[in-house]
Amino acid sequence: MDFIDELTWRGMIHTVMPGTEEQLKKEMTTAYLGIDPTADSLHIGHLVGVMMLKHFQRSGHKPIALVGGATGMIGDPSMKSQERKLLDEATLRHNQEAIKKQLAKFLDFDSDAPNAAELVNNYDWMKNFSFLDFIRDVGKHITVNYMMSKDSVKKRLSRDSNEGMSFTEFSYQLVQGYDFLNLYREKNCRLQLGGSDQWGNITTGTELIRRTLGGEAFALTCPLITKADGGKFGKTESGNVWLDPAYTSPYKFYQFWLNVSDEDAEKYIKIFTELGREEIEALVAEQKADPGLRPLQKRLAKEITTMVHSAEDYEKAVEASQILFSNKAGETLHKLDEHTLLDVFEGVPTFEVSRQDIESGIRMADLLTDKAAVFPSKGEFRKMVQGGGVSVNKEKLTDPNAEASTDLLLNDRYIIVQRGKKNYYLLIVK
RNA sequence: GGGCGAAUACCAGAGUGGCCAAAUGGGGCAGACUGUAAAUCUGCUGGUUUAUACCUUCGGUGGUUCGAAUCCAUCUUCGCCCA
Repeated sequence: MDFIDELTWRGMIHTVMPGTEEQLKKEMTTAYLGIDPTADSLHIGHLVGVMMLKHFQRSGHKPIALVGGATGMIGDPSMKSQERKLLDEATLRHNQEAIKKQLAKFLDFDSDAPNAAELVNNYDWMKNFSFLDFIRDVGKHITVNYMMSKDSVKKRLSRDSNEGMSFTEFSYQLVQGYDFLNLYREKNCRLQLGGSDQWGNITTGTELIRRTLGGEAFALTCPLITKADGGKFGKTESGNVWLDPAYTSPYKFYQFWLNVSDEDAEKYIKIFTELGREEIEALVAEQKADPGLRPLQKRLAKEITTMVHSAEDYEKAVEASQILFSNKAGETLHKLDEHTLLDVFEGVPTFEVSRQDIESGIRMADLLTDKAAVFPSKGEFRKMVQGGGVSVNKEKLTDPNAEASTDLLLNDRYIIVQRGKKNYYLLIVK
């Protein structure tokens, strides 16, 4: 399998530095991709890069995942992000381990193959690098003029930006560039992968390698993932979609992919699954024939959920979806036994409320704001009810002054509340 | 260190003494239509037991005034320019 060809038809290539293809054809090549260890889980925004590494390894080359313990503290100016919080070393190591575990689902770290994946952390070589040594040994080779010509920098220095840029951020590209230089030297790493926003930072690295060692290194970037409607990819109303089931339940994870728009589905299935070209083309044809069936979304959701979680989690998510979105959901709900019910609502936010409140006929408005924070305020609750957006046990709540009663209890101790079509909450009566 | 300017809701951004819970746009949420899609249309987007009402909000504090997002003082933060 040819790495570049593979990525090309999948639409995963933005820019390739000349000579990259020749290098890859010549020999087994090592490439790296940087990941910010800001949390102890990856989110799906990281997945594109991870898939690049995966394809890279599958085509016989050696991938390195670089955890940016050092760079993560600085903050990339191209991200327009807030000041980074400094991670202490314990947190950093914890995050690194967690990330490695997740990466292991995509990459082979442990085999004896010559192209087994590796995980490195730039904190390890940066932490004892003194400032003086750094500006002398690294900074000397790159001119400020060169650094200023980068888009990420220019944007921040332009008149209409009222942000300004700190020296710390400015030096980011040098630190990242040094990573590349270091990996080039220590591990013969010749290629850096990344999102297209990383192009400037990556080329600082190749430039640094050329100027200090006279070596040749390459760059390949993928397009940033977008949504057809221009929204940010990977965000839902409840924030990032994480790979860690403790942060994003497999059900939610599955639902995220299932809800991808038609336009995006074809793009995503190429990027986020390993399905071959014919298979994807067949699915696209199917989708065209009957868009309502959403074969692309279903398959996409299946592949990723299985890969990130497990086949079992996928089955459960499908089952739960069927129960929650079928027309007869109202009746079904009352018939479910406790075990199935809890299974279906696994990962849904739950609240405990007292039986006494229910028995005394507490007003739903109070129950769902004060006792269980489903709604932030009673006004919000009222508006939502008036707009027809609240359901209890799958039945629309029409009266904002409705009161709770024990009739609502499923299995004598559960109440299902819905805010909108897709947000479920489980109340457990104690 | 000197000069100038800015700070308004999730973001951008209007408002420069009462008609301001604060225009507009974006985003978000919800409803209708559909396919748990997109597009479109509608409503909501500080809080309070239904509200032509009340309370809390326009960087912080203090003041002027019957009345302040708006005027004054001071502090803080940020940006630009000069050194």
